Amino acid sequence: MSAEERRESVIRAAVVEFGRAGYVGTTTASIARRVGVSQPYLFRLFPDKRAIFLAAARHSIERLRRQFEEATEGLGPQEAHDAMCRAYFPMISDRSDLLFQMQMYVAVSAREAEGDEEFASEIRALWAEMWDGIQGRLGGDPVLTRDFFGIGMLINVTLSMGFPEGHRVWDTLNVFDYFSGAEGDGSGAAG
Amino acid sequence: MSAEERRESVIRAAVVEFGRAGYVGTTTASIARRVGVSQPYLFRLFPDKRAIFLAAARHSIERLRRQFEEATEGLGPQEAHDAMCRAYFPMISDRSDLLFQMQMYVAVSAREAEGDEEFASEIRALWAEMWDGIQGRLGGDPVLTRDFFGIGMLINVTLSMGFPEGHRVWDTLNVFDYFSGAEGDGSGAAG
DNA sequence: CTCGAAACTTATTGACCGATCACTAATCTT
DNA sequence: AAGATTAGTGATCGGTCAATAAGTTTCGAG
Repeated sequence: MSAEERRESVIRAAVVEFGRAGYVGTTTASIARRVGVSQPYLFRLFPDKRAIFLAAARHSIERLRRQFEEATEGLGPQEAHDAMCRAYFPMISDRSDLLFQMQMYVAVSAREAEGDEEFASEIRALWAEMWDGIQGRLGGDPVLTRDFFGIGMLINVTLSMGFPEGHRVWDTLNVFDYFSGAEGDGSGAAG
Repeated sequence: MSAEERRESVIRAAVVEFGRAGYVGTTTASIARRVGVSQPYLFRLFPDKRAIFLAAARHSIERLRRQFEEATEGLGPQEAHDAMCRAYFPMISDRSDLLFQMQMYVAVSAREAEGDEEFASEIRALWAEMWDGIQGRLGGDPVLTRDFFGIGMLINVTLSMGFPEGHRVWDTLNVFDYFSGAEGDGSGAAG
């Protein structure tokens, strides 16, 4: 297998492992084990653990961005909002991507507190880019944007805390029941 | 200082330190340093690091719960929603509590992946209790509940990622401009 | 003052982890 | 086939960190 192919499989494994245990809590050995290579070999493919995490972050954000763009092709703001909420549910079933996002958010503040400003600003830049893309698809509407990201983040948190399917906390998140039903009365509490 | 008083100051320090660097990334030495005691002495006050984190979680969740309850005393659902959104802003200025919440969310999945089911279920129970309390204050309205928690979680994430005040991501979160502006002109809001 | 308990420290250890080094095996090139 | 480049491994090391053990200081009651 070529180094480039290996690098990609390392990134995929890293999303899973970092998503599970976080930046500090994940050992390079566990990533290597998942890839099926020896632990020292990771350092031939990447300069250090930090670079693996950053590559995983780039991969994960880009993947989300693409999924939301595909889900909203040619739709107006409100339809795009609904389509993106719907697009969230397939992501829940393979939780690793969303769990990684959570770990990414907290890793930013942690690394920044340790002086790694470059780490923080790169992830912020990538994420802000995704934010802009989504806000564009929502016609620049700030309420729709906040509403979508709010639902998304609440799903991420609920998932990360491991509330089982069917728990009452998930009830309000079953967006199929509420989010487009509010369109009729136009009161806008849900967006 | 009595052991009980020390224990409380350890908890306060733990919220700050764990909020900064997460469960694994925080050293007991850093907590001890912030308290002003030696690192081994923490283990006279608590059985292990895990117990310190759990105590901090109990403290943090309880604190949030109380703040939201005080902010909504005697208010109807919609007013309570607005009041709680407003109550979020003082919490932003001393970020440690909200950062700790984020770290708590991801710690649950991490510890659970390592077999610590008790850790996970205790934090879930505490948080679900807070959820119930808030949903009660919102008259049981699932849309208001989801909307409030969505805004809250989005604020937590934005804060954790360190987006500076005034960044365009914060614009949609300036709830004073939007959340009750659905009534009409919305020009009278003060940022 | 004194004595015991409670508060607190210094020294240390065993386990773990990121990273390096030196090496081997396979594949490509001419 | 010889040489060179590429993929990959085993051994190990320096540093870090949670936790333990054993000791010292502070303080309040009699």
